[in-house]
Amino acid sequence: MPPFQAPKGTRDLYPLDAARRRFITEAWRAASIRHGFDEIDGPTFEPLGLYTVKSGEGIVSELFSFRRAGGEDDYALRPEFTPTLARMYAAKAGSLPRPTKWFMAGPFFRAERPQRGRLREFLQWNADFLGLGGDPKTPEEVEAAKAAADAEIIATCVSLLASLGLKPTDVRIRVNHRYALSAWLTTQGVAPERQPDLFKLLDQRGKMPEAQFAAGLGAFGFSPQQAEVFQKGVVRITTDDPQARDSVLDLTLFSHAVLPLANQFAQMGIVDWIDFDLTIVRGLAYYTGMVFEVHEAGGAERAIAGGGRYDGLVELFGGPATPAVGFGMGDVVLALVLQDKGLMPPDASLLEAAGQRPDVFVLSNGTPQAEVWVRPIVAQLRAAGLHARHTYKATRNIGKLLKEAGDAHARVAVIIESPQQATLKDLGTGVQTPVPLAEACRTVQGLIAR
RNA sequence: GUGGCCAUAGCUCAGUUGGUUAGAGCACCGGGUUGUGAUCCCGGGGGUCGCGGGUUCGAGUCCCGUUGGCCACCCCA
Repeated sequence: MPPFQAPKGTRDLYPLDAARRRFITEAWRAASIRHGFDEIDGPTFEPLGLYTVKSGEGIVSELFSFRRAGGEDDYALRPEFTPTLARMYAAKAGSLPRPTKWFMAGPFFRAERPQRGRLREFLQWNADFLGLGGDPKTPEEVEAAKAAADAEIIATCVSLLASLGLKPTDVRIRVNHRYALSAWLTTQGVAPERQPDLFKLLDQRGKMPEAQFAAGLGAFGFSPQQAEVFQKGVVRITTDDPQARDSVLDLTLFSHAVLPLANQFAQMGIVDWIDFDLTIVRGLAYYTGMVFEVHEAGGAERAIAGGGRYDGLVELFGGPATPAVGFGMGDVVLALVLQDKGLMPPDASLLEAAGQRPDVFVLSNGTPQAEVWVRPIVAQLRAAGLHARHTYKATRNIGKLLKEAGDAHARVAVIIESPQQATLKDLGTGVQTPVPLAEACRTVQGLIAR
């Protein structure tokens, strides 16, 4: 074993790995900005107490926490962004616009045992919509404004997925609504105090045999036949059929409660991506309304993203009561899904996406008079703002040097023939054109700009 | 945190019942031929076989431990 290696659950990123990651983070940023979110960030470590306030002391074993030698304060590497977000919002709430739309992308840390799709250090994209638009007054207006915000958050997520080449047949947004589910369950005879246990059962649906799941539901008064509705999970809701019914289980009340949301999805043109799913409950106690997860359509991999509405959280962190909705998406599962689907671009495009593709590769025909011009020409091109490279090899074999230029994915090669003359080669088309050396720099600029 | 599987070159792997200085392809580096990304030829660097201990005359090979990876559980903010 080498004396040092990357800590468990962390990654060394070599150039292509870094380009792959940048491909994802650039897509995150672009989707956020496209949808009108402003970028923020916070510290990568926080006082330990910031996390125990929301999640209890039990969370500590999942954190990387530490105390400075000789210090008295406990800190933790951030495992999530929401507490920082709530704190930042609370501190300036009075002067912030309503709604406030913020996003961030950065590293997070969790002291978990790593496995596929789950590491100890990862990148996460967060987008949050705090407050409501339209200054709603009546309860109906508030609900409508929340549905609009919920849908906007999901639309941002969909936009990102689509921008990476994913289609509704590849990934599904599975949406549920805590209040709607709860109210409906009450009408089905499940008392509110028993619902948390039912939620836990629903959450674990995929991890047990169907019979066991059905038996579990039996304890809450559902027949095996009715259990099938939960088994499938998916509820059909169409805007032109608000009275949609299921033959064995009357879901009218649930459907009615999520109709505003369904209408918003229709308006935003993302209904194709959405399934209403009774089994999406998410572990967190603080979700107060809509909750959603993004999954690979065939159930492969872990959840790609998850989020929901958390109307009480800003207040918990000392701010004014503020309705809020948001989500987080990690880079690890997303990258796996893109690879599974063959959507991770080939190296050349990756370099392009990362802004690292060389514009021009300079070489000479090997004669001493030409060779001395290589570095001055490279310097000129760089001074003109181009990404220019030359070889560090000893060989002056033109074939090998052109191979090197091609391997580097350069767009253009400049072959210096003499102190007066050069040949420009477009490495994409293979077309060569002679050009005076003095004009080479300007001509290359013209080619690149095109 | 619990349990299972795995570990030979940068990558993919071979390595006989335990038997000499541990191999191949690709990749990388250098040289050569053909003035053009190819092909071809020659050469090279790289491994204390993840690490540590044990059994043995002898361990890449068998045993134990450890580290890391993968998988399931827990959890998933």
